[in-house]
Amino acid sequence: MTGPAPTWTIVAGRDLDRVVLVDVTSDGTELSRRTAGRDELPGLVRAVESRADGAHRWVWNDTSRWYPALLNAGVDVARCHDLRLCHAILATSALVSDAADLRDAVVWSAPAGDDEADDALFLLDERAGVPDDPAEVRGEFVRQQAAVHASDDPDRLRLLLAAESAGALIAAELHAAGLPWDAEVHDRLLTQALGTRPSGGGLPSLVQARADEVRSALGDAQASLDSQPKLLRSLHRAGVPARSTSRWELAEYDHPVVAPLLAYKKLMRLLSANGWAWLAEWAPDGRFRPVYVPGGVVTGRWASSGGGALQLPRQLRPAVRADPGWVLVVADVAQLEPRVLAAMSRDIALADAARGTDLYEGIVAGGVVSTRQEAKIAVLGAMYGATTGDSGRLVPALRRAYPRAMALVDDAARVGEDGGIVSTWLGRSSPPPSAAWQAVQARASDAEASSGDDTAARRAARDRGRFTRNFVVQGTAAEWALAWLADLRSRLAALPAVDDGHPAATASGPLFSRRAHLAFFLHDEIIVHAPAAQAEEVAAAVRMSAERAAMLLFGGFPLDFPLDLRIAADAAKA
DNA sequence: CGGAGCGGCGCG
DNA sequence: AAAGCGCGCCGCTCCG
Repeated sequence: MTGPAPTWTIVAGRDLDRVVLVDVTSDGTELSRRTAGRDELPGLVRAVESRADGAHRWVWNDTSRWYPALLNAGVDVARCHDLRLCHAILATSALVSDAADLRDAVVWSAPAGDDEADDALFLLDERAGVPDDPAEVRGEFVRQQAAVHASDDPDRLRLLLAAESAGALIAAELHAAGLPWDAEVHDRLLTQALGTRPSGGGLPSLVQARADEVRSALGDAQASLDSQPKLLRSLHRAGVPARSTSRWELAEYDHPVVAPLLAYKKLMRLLSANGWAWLAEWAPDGRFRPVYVPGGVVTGRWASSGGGALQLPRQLRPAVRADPGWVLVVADVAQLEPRVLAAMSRDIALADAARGTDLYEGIVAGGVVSTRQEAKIAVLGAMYGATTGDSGRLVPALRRAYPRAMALVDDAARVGEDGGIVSTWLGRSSPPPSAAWQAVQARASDAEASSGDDTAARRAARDRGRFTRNFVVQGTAAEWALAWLADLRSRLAALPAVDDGHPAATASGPLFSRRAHLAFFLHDEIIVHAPAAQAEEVAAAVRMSAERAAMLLFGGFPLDFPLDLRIAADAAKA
């Protein structure tokens, strides 16, 4: 790595309403210190950022506790080190040979704080989060830097920690900026699908109509459709011997109740998950602002909390609409996980299959399986550990064609079955087996173990093997996506602001109404909201960042990560 | 009354 | 079409 030497400033001391800023060296040695009122912080940060040369990092206990207020004040930062998230990685990483100090610091394993809740009633509740005392914060920083330095691969870990911390910044910015949401389009989609919105307590007209058809087909005007046990009994009375009321099982029965019931369930799902109540609660001002939770999934994927950001139904994507004069740049990576697997395992044959734009067609072209659908099922089965059905049947063909890639996931599964730890490409490690899991294994190896004990142990082992098999791929894909996001973020920040902010400027706060900004992220997909005049520039940045992410993680390994990218007024899927 | 658990289904 | 990974949220039911 070249460029200016990194500099660091610890920000701490929140509870005292006095902020302490400590400039430190990369090993935590204090250089200088000052204190300021909380209201002064944005100005101080802005001053440092404006003269920073790109290598300055803010070190704080928890990005979600500090950054939202800065964003509200119109200040963003280029880089940070999020101690809470980095602690979670380092305390369990197999690359860290001696993590005893970190593991002892259990207070750093607290869940994230919530800046907005702080101002309410929760200051002293148990969700107080990780420490913010300046000495504690600096101590943790010192521990983390030492752990990285002494680790088996400091470069990989530094990359992972930088990506994770950038993700924390991005998550806060995504929330602040929001996803532009057109309530009129949403309302129209709902009305088309569900019928007229009821004024009182009843169901929308088309939902009610389906419910009437279901009850008529069941021959029971009082049938309860929303209680699974009651519905199941009604179905039995009507001659449908279903064991569950799930969609795929119901679809197998040839009975007049099936079609309207499936339709009813689909409509009710839309109504309850993303209906008018959702619209009023989650997108009241032309922006959908989910709470993203970086590192919320053990594999390193993000989770979300509130609004169901990660479950937006395709059906509603037309409601994601750019402001007038702006566009959306929507991009996702085609088959990210198998590509990541090819790169991790240095499987040239699989990389060759991935050469064009469609990895699955590449597998067909290589004569491994005969159709694209088979290729897809086989690949998913390989990564998820399928053993039965079409998927399990196709995996052996994959094992012959791509032995290196398959060996990587098969090894990960074996390690998991044996109770071991697996790690992603950059060094995020799987959690150890739970106490319950170990107890099940121990019981089976007891001299007086029953065959039931043995079966249970074997099943638990295989379950864990499927988890670790998938962990290495899903987790490395998450790392690739973080690197993509982080690089894109800095490219977007370098674009000029536009003169006239979009009309909904107030909706996206002071920072994002005049600048191209990330607006959505979902595992392998991003949406950028950009001034129309910058659309092509943004699209180029999105592509360059993907290339950069591949280079950062996998160096010169010859593998494409092609994007499906479109520039449009809305985010409807093709 | 509230919380945990479950079936079900949306997303990758 | 649902075997195989990871999530969050809904409504209902059960239980303390």
